[in-house]
Amino acid sequence: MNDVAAAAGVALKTVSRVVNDEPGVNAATALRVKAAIDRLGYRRNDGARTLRRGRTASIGLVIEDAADVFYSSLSRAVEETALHHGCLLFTGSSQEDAARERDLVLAFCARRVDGLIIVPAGTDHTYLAPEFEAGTRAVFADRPPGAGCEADVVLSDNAGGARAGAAHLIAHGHRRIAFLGDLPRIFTAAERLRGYREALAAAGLPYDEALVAMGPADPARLRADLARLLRAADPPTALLTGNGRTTVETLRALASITGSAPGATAGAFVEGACPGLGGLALVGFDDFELADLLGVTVVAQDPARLGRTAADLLFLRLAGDDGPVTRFELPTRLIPRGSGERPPPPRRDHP
Amino acid sequence: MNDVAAAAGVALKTVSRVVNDEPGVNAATALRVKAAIDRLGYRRNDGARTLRRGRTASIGLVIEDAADVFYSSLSRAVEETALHHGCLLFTGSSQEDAARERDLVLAFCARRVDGLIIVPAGTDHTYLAPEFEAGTRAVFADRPPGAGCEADVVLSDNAGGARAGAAHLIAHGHRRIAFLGDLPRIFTAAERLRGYREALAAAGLPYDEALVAMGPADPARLRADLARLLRAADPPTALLTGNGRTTVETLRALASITGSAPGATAGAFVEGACPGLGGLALVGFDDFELADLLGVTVVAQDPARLGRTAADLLFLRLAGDDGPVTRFELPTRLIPRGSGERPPPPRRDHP
DNA sequence: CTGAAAGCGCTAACAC
DNA sequence: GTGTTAGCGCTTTCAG
Repeated sequence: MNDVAAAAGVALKTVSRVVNDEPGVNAATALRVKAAIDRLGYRRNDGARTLRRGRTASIGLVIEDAADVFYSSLSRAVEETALHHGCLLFTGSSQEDAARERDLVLAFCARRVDGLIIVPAGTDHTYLAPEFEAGTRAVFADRPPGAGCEADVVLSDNAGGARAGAAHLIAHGHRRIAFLGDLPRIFTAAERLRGYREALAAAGLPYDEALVAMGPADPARLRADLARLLRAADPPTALLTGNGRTTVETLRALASITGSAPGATAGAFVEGACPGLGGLALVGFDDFELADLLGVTVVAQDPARLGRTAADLLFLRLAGDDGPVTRFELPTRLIPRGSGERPPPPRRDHP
Repeated sequence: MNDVAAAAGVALKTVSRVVNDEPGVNAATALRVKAAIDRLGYRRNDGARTLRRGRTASIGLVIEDAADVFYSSLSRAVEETALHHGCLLFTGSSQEDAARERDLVLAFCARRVDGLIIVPAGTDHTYLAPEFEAGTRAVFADRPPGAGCEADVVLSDNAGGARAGAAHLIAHGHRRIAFLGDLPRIFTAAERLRGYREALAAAGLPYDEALVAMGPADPARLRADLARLLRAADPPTALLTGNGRTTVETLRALASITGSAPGATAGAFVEGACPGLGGLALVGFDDFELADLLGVTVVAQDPARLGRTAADLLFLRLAGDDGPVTRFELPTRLIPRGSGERPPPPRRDHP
């Protein structure tokens, strides 16, 4: 900026005025400055600018995994909103690791982001207290913050969605419904399990622990759990899967169990012999690509809306809104596509 | 920092030393400083730090769309590498808009990112000249920079992959192969079209423009193009789709054309009547979720490797590597799953 | 309309 | 081992 000023024969401050489109600069002077800027290839240093001004016009987003469609949709919506507010976006994936979440958040704070959107992996967010003290705002998305951390949060109606999914299967005659969910320490997984239990209770059905398998969406884990479920004395007639990854891996596992293994039936699609559910009904939590073609009934969340809502809320806070902490809960939507509307097979003991 | 210094009864510089784990501080003094830091909730301002030090320890990534699985995988890999190098990552989606790409890149440069990874939407990158002059490094990924911009680039072997895909169909007896690609102004689309043509030429087959439909992966557009192709006098017996989105939308379009429309056959999956290809063979460029279950043969790229390679290259440059500009071309992999190995129907004129 | 001076929070380069 | 001084590139404040 000094160089530009010298080249244009003006003072530093005049260059600053031109660069920032501030009023009160002689048109001719401005032109001379602009020429010098172009000639020297000058670009304002926003780092120095934000140091002086206090706000960095940037926000930080911590998600679980940028490569997962759910979070990438959420991320995209946040990005859009941020750009709309003239903000740049730092992104980081926590990989479901509390320490890494914390490191990322603190790194963003060290960069003095104006605000944070966090999909928490951990359950202790007391480390944020000094940041809040310093004026940084945070909105939690998809999962609430740990106890003792007062912050806005935007969730899906996880329990309600799972309840609707289970009730849907019950309405179609199922009495033995298995639930395949994520690790129970994850908020969304616990909530969905709760919804499942509530639906059973509402229908007067017993809760059978043998029908519940919680764990990561690991192919081997799911194959083992499914095999166990299906060879039980009183196997389930329907499945409720707790998230997108689990649904997809369950489809794979079922295809391999029911014989139409990916390898074996390389021509599944071709020969019209689509990998089957082996007589099971299925409702999946989360919509996924090609679920429509496969005819899989799902309880859909709206990750983009989750992101948009969280970002809108954050910018409201950054604009000075100091109302009480809020908790949004976005509705889910059951989309019947066939797999969730199949009746159970006739019961052998009631011919 | 001043406050901490005062609270600990030391000079500013000593606090700085403690904060940065610099050697040569009395253990007792350090402890006193640390106590003051905790008590006051002090956090170093990295903005000021980078202003002083010159490097910002951050890089910018511009992709096409963060919500697209291809780019989100690439993005995730870049993020991982960046974090590994102690760098934070700015992300932005260009939405295939050259002006927006430029705005994002320049915004990142104004923040003085150390380096850039760009999936270019535009074809003119002369606007980067001043940034290069200033020492910012850039690596292009997935597509090369516009003419006159000397920069490293990491690509997939697009032409080779398409050639392999088309050759695969030819080897299985197909003579009339349609190509459904993206807008030809997009580098990857043009390259894949070239590969398709080369495969035809190598097999002595004519290039028939009527069999080529280039455009966005818009459902309506694809349905219309497919309908036109299939009702022609001499219709194709096989399809080569030019990218993941197009493959998926083509499957949808075919399902709706061949009667097993998503709506009509909500139970497709359930009844074992998987949406068919209507007798067509299919090879898709890009692997996609559930392609294995559907039995769709694909030419797979490795987006994560693309991102990793680009990031590694960038950090090599940032570490001082001043070798000549390089151009990486990563191999693709043909994965046969059934849809690409179906023979054409017997020809009527050769009974 | 333009400019000079101070300082945002930090670190590099030297003192002591 | 510790402290002082200067300055990164910009904006704010106030003076012409």
